[in-house]
Amino acid sequence: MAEHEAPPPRRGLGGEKKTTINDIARLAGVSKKTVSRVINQSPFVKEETRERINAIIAETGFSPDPQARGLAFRRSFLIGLVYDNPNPQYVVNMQLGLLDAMRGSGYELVVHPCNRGAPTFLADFRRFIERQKLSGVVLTPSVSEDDRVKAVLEEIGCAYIRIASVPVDEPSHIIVSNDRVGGRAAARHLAELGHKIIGFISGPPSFRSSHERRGGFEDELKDRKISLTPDYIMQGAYTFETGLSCAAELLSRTPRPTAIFAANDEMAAGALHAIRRAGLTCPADVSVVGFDDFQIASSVWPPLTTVRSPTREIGRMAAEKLIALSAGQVQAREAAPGAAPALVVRDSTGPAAN
Amino acid sequence: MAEHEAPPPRRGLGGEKKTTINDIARLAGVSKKTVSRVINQSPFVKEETRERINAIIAETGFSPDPQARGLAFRRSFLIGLVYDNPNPQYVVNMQLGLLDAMRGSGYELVVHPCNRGAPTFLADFRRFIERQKLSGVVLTPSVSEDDRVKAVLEEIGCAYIRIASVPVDEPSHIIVSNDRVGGRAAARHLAELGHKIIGFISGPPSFRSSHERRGGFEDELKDRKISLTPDYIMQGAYTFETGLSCAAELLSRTPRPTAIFAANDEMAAGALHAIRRAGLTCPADVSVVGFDDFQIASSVWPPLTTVRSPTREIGRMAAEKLIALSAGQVQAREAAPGAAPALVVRDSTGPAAN
DNA sequence: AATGCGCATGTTAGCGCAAACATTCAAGGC
DNA sequence: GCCTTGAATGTTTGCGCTAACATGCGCATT
Repeated sequence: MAEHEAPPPRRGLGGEKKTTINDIARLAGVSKKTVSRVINQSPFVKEETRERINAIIAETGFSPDPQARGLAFRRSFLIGLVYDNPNPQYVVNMQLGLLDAMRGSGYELVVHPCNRGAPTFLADFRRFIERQKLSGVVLTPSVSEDDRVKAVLEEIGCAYIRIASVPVDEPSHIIVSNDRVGGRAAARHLAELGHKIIGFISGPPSFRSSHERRGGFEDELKDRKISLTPDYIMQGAYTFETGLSCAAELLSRTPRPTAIFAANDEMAAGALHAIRRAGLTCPADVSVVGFDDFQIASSVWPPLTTVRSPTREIGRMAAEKLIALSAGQVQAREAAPGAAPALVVRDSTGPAAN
Repeated sequence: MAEHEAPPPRRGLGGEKKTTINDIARLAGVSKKTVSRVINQSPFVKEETRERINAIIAETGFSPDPQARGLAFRRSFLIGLVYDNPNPQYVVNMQLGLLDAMRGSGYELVVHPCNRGAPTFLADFRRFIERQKLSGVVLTPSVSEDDRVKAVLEEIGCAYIRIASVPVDEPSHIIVSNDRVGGRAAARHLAELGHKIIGFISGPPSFRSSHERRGGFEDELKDRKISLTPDYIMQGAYTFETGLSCAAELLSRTPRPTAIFAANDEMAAGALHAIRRAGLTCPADVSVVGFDDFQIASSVWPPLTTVRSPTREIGRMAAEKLIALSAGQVQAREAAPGAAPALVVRDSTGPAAN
């Protein structure tokens, strides 16, 4: 007599038994191992056999059970996105990019926001990776910059890609977001409009991107012999409020800057408010450049000139690499250089008010 | 001699063999089935034995392999979020809410954006559910309003929760977002400020929420004997641009409305631009109320008075229900009424300019 | 002809868990 | 005493797939 355990044994999905490798094997008149070989692209299958089996697979719409496969392979076919970036648009774009590359690959995306400040963070992270036997993990800033996390992944032997601003690692484990190039683009734009006195609002120092955006900006200005003194550099925290207060501060400098570059759009939006509060007009009195080109950039007044970072594209590249990696392919290929930020000119910049 | 298949058989994670149920059983001096019983909360285990096993589990940090478990249970321990809502903040908040409830439950979240317009949409969706043997699915607007999707889930027998604006279904499968209540709140606020001539910008008719927000707004106005003629109702599409153009249109009406209620923040932001372009001031000349309280609401000038929809909270409730459902618990409980929208008063509303 | 070798396939034994079916052992009824 | 009952536990089988090993077969080598 059957035990009655709680929770009651639920038969998962539908009633009809689904098609398995055995069914395919029977239809093709081969053993299931040969079908398995076809599925896993083993070269040791006669061309003719392979075609016959593939035809039957296509016909029946069969697709192997990821769980059973995972159990046998000792790894899941899941890719994890681990992030602590609070910006929703960044997160969603990254997810979309990853999914772009994962579509049709048989992998699925599990999301895992985290809080690096939590005392149990590392332990939780490790548990997550080990339990789920993830095929791979994508890390975005700023978790991607945490070496403890990297160490855990290396130790466990889990494939990973870090999205980062700086190529500190072996090229195969990093995708660089080229923030520096973006910083340069912003500076070039302002310089070409004739601005000489420019204020800068940086992001928090805990973000590498913040340094890179600033570095690129400073490099370009230096190349053009435009000075950027410490007085004209404020440190924000990638938030609207800090953009507001830092910009207010900058506007009180003498001489007043004719342009402000904020290291992200949120802060740029804050700067727009500060300008309006100071009784000034953008871009007539002060030009503003942001960074990211998130939704907010085109929803403020005036619409922001900004630097678009190709987040989705970067996500796509990351997932492609990760899939290649976890399929055991060579890791040597250099990161494709396709993901360069681009300046988007809108209405918040104009000629220097001089 | 071992075959050398491509891709080369990668030993998934790390080298050390992980602890299994067998290890726990050995340590506890029982059979693995008893351990399994403890894990699955079978009542047929002596209290003392249970405690001993639980202690060992806690000590070793053991946690059962989800894949093996899934294979035996014929379902994965994955919950899917299927959405086609383009708003990043909505999506991320929903994800956070779901994860709030899933934390520590042993479930993971896989995300699945979709495009209902695509010809293969339904087939892809079905494949996704069947392949992954999802424990449950959460649907958000507007996929949640698609009856074909519901039909597929019913047929497969997959647990699901629909987030929707209207309780059209059995209560256990729906969580209502109470948009109607939010619409009323907006109307009440404007009425109390003395506004009599009010314009409304609705969302696209393809969204249920759009009708509900409008319905609540109209109901409240009617209760207060304030007229809302068709001239003062514009149809937007939840985008900044449509908010801009619809508001411009409304401002050209005679008499000019002293307040505008937009069915989401994006459009409200557009309305702010239209007001400025018309040479008017918000809120002195025209008050504006938005809906959602997304980031944009506090990043425009003036910061928007808006209705906050408790997206994260709704997500949490949805995941809780889904987990209960897939654990085979009773489905009868009514949706908890905790998720009501709340008015957030900022600077975009003031007394009627009369 | 006997041997070896390489390709193409089949057989068996798991992966880590839970279901179905024993089995044991104590308490209680007559 | 014998039997029933039911709680507590063990044994076996199988989820759907793959790894390791085995086999069969044709062809070149000695």
